[in-house]
Amino acid sequence: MGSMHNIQVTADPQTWTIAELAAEYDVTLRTIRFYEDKGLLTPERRGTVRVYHARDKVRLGLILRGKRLGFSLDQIATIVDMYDAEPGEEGQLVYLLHQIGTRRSELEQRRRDIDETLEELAEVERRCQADLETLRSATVVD
Amino acid sequence: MGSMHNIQVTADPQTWTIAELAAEYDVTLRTIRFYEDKGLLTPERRGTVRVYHARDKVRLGLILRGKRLGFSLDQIATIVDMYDAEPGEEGQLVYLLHQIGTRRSELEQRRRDIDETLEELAEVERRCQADLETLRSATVVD
DNA sequence: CTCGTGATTGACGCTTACGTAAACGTAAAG
DNA sequence: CTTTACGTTTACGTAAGCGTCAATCACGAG
Repeated sequence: MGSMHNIQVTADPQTWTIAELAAEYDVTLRTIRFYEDKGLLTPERRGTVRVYHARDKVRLGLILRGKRLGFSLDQIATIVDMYDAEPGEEGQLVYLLHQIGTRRSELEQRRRDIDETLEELAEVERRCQADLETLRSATVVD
Repeated sequence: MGSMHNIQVTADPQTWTIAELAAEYDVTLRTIRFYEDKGLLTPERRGTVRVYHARDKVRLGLILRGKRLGFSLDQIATIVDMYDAEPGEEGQLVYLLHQIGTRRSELEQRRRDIDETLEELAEVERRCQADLETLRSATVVD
């Protein structure tokens, strides 16, 4: 009762409730459950309740980063699944390497796009500030 | 009849038909018209037919780049509109500068996300290739 | 026992970004 | 004139990614 805004905290420091994760990453419970529905998260169940481990927490972080990058959940699924792929057989590994190549090209294209856009924004900004200058000196002259 | 896959070409080299733009940027007519519906494109009309000028073509390029970056069409609209904003009054300019700042932070966040992801992909790739090595040397030993 | 708090599972709704016909106009070619 | 190629509008369909109830369960405190 002493502290305010209390979020129910789990006893075990290695696990999290759905609400804790939601608060930490600033998403809704609905969103987290939705990702589970899509197979992106697989929390433990204690009875009916979801219990999230470090692995799930990391994956949620990766998912959200993927979203910031504008990937679809399907794409994110393939990316995130690569992180904890079992060594497996040769075919698997080759496929995985191919996937990595594909994703890398996409990401590199995006970075080029970002750099171009940043440059053009800088250009617009320069013009904008120049306009402000002339506008203010004109006002002074008045 | 001599050449195949002919796309109807406009007489005026400074303008484009909707099909030409669609072919060049590899999008559908529907998409281009949709962007117009959303106010992102404003082609000339000759009678009922759309005629696209250099300005429209550039904007379409910007729109598609925005899409690759994962921006929504609404966000893209504000970005693209900045490029040909009239000098205008001081308030406008200040607002524009503020918008530019916002977009830049978003883009810089995205670039950080991309760099992190690329690094982690490289890590996965290394593990992956190491696994391939051991798997192949094991096969040789057999 | 009851209440409050947080959890659960449906299930329907909504927005974005188009896809996909359907029905029609038009201009040049055969 | 008819076909063909290109264009138009209108409108319904859809997939993704959640929002938003509603009904229910579990559990510790009072």
